[in-house]
Amino acid sequence: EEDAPSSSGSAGDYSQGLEPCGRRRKRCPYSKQQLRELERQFLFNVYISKERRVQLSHLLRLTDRQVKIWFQNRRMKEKKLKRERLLYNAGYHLF
Amino acid sequence: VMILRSRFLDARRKRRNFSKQATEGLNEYFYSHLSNPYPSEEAKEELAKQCGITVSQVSNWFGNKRIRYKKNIGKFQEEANLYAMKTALGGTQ
DNA sequence: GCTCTATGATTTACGACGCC
DNA sequence: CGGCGTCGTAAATCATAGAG
Repeated sequence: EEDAPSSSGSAGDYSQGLEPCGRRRKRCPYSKQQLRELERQFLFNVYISKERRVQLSHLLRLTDRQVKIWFQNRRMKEKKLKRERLLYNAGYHLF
Repeated sequence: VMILRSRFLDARRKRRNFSKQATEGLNEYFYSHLSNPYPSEEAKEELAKQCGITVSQVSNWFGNKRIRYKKNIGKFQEEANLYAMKTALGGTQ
């Protein structure tokens, strides 16, 4: 995958963070690079501190808000995966 | 119960389109609540049971259906009429 | 078989509401 | 009040079953 290592114009950032007025941002898929780092940080801790969040947002050329929301969404995903695993294991030994 | 288990087994293996009966059940609910196609958690559980899919799958289906319906009502007109008629005749709910 | 499109699932981005 | 939490969702996008 050709992901801009970390230069400009990466996925989903309108020049370091200002939303185009009050409108809702169009969904913009994050690059593999961004996702790798976000996942790495999530593995370290599913809740990110304000400080690390600001740091990470600059590193990845995302806004502070995008990183915050990414962690919120990621936690919801984790919860869903956990539910599915339980459901899967539940029926497994009944047979 | 073992039916549920087997569903999760091959659900992980590969996505399948839903059965005709499942899709029918979902569409019946959708078109009979067209003015507010947002099933409650309880209704989702009921549909999931009735259709033999998970609650998440019911949510996904309604999410996809609402947006796709809204984006092209014309394309679904025939289907809408079909289910409207079906519900008018033999109430299966 | 081989295209494509329809379909189910996943990913961003919020609004509503809660807690502290 | 303000900021961050979850929950449910819209909308765009992804992956590929399967109809033609």
